[in-house]
Formats: sequence, C-alpha cells, structure tokens
Amino acid sequence: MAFTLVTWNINSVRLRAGLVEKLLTEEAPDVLCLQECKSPVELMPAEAFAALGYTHFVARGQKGYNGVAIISRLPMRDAGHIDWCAKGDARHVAGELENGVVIHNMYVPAGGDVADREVNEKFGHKLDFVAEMRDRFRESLPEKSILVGDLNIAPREDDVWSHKKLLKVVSHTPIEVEAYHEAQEAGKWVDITRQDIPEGQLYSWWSYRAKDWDGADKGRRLDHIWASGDIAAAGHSSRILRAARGWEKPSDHAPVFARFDL
DNA sequence: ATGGTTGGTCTCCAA
Repeated sequence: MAFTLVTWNINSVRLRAGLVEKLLTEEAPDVLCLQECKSPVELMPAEAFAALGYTHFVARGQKGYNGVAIISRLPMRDAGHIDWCAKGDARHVAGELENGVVIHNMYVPAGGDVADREVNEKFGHKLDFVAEMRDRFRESLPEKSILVGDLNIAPREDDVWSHKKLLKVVSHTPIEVEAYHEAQEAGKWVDITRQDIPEGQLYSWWSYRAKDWDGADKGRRLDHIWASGDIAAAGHSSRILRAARGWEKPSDHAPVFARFDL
C-alpha cells in the first residue's frame, strides 16, 4: 500500500475551504492533515471534501482557536486524541489506516513572543507540551506511526533564514530546539523531510508581515513529517509546495508532502 | 528599536 500524505496549517478551514479543494484537486494526496482549523467540528466543510472523493474525516475542533482535521480518500478510523497539558485544547487527532498505520496530526502551541516562561506563560505551555510528548514517547515507543503537523519549532540552522538572527526568536531558541530533539529521540522518530532532503535551506512558513514574502524569503520550517523507526525507510519523495503560499488569500504556511510505500 | 499582517470574535487576542 502506497499513499501520499500532506500536512498543512490552513489558518481557518472555513475561510480557506476553497484552497483545500484546490490542493485536493491539483495534488490529489491520499491523506491531508490540517491544523489551525479555527472551527468546531460540526462547522468544518467536510461535505465539500467528501464530494471530491475524500469521504473519510476525523477532527477535533473548538470555536476560534486550534482545531485539527484529517481528510482521507483511504479508509480511516478515528484513533482518538490526547488532551495535552489537560487544557481541553483541540491540538491532536489520530487516524488509523487499514494497514494499521496510525497518523497523529498535531498542533503544538506557538509560544507567544517572549522566550521566557517566567514572564510568558504561553512559552511555558509550549515547553510543557513538547516535554509531555517526550514523556509519553518514553513511556510507550511509537510503532507503525506517522506524526505530522505544525510543531512550531524550526530545529536546524538551515530550517530558518538566519540562524544567528533567530536564536532569541520563539520557534528557534536553543531550549525549544533541545525540547524538540528530546521528544524526537524519545520516540525514535525519523524526520522524513530531512531524510529525503538532507541539505539546504527549507521553509514551510513565511510571515504575513513581510512586504515581499517571496523575495525576502525569510522563512522557517515549522511543519514536520516524522515516522516511527520501524517504517521510516518507507518514506520518500518529500517536498514543500511553496507555490501555495502565493495562492489567493493564502495561509502563511505551505503544505509539506511525503509518500510512503507500506 | 520598532512595526509589520491576518483570522475570529466581539473589542482585542492569538499567531
């Protein structure tokens, strides 16, 4: 069984349902994971996706914030979610394919503006969230699993436009990068994007605030596709659809792709 | 050093 998987922070699935349909039509992935849907589940436009053949849909939502959804044209069952940091946030949903592979769709807290948990509780929440990921993966080693989503951390020097200028900027601080690696190593997760594209600058997000996002190209790689060690060799053909950042009324994130032969 | 843009909801908060 082979399938193409995409992760995309959509920044409102209701406002950008048309862009999701464009991606499904033009790129025809088998499974699409969305974050920041900003909608209760019952108001997510699942029918529009079903009309394109994507008849399987699992999601967790809430009004205005967070929200994650998995849209699939392959049979998929709801495999639950974890209430990270016990806040009741809709930041995780899992779907299981017929081959037993579980896809975890995650939205890690952005962490606010100040990289100091003493003065910014949102940064503390982010660190606690990623530490909980580490602890849970230590408790139970993931198998036959894929973890995707907006992890809001750019771990490598070539995952940001300027390593030096971003060392104190939330998303690329050493404490976050350390936490990211601890979580990854605890689960023996393999970064499929970097397994496929080991060298060079790679971004999946460009700020709305840039005058010329494409020309300035001050991006960060915040969106990730990880696979558990037992199936990592099945991952290939990674790419980031940068063009989607230039679509009409775009999300500030671009879709990240990988293919799996399982 | 600062401000820059966008979305959702209800006047500002989150990103």
